[in-house]
Amino acid sequence: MKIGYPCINTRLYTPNRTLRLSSYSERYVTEIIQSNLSAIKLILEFNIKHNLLFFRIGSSVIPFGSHKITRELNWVDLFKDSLKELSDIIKQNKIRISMHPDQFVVLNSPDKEIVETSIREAEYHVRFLDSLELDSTAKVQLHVGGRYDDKELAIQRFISVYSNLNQNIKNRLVIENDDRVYSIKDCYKISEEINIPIVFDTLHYQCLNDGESILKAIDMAFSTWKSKDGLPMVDYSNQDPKGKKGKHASTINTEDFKKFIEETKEKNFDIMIEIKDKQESAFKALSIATSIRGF
DNA sequence: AGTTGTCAAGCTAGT
DNA sequence: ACTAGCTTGACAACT
Repeated sequence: MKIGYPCINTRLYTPNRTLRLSSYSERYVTEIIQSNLSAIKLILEFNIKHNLLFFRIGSSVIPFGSHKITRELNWVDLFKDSLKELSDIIKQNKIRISMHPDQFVVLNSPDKEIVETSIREAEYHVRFLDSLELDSTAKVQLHVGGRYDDKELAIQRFISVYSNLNQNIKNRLVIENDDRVYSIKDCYKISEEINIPIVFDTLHYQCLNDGESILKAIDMAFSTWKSKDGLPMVDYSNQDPKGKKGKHASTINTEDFKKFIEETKEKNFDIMIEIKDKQESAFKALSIATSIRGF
């Protein structure tokens, strides 16, 4: 089991610098990419020191990575030294890496153009992980998408679009249950058709489920991971007690996490701690998991 | 130096 | 009709 946190270390310099389209220049974007890659290196070194071996790289590591404005920018070649350096650190320390495209990626949209930009964005994420020469355990995680008044039809569109993707993209894509439309059971139904692994999200399960127990839901999700996909991934987060439904808490609820780890003691998986204070909550999670599971 | 409106992109539920 | 929330603020123009 590996434990990690997404995208940002609040103690270190941001790896998510970006720029506006209006201020785009090759020189500026090049400077920002170099800054982001260097920041990721520092975060990974920090994480290794603290035994946090799961990390999600933010989508803006290459700003406008799927936009036509970067089409002429051969960043894979331009930054091959920095990418190789990251690649070596990741492999030598057996770090698990994931990415999570943002809300604009909707493969099941009825709008063809939205589907096309979504596919391009998925391709960019896959290309980044490919540029690090990571195997198929490094994943790009997506939500199924919108409901559009007809969930069955929307699910069929997802299956159809996914089926036509190139194999190198399929090798990395995984779906995650969301908090409003697509439950674990819905994701499972999709996975039965196309064999896509399912990330289990604890908070989304709390917000939306089909009455099955958490262990039953976890079993369904975990059963979709093949050995080439690596250990199942879990997104762990807590509801913000003062916020609206679905809002992430500012720090981890250690009692709840302890309960979760005890419940799942027999299972092996990697956990992404999706909490606002990032590495701070991940430290607490690691300490609790270590004391219960003894690794 | 600090503040604030804005930023490529979508969708849902709540007000 | 409008907005908060989503994996995450950060940029850039202004005072």
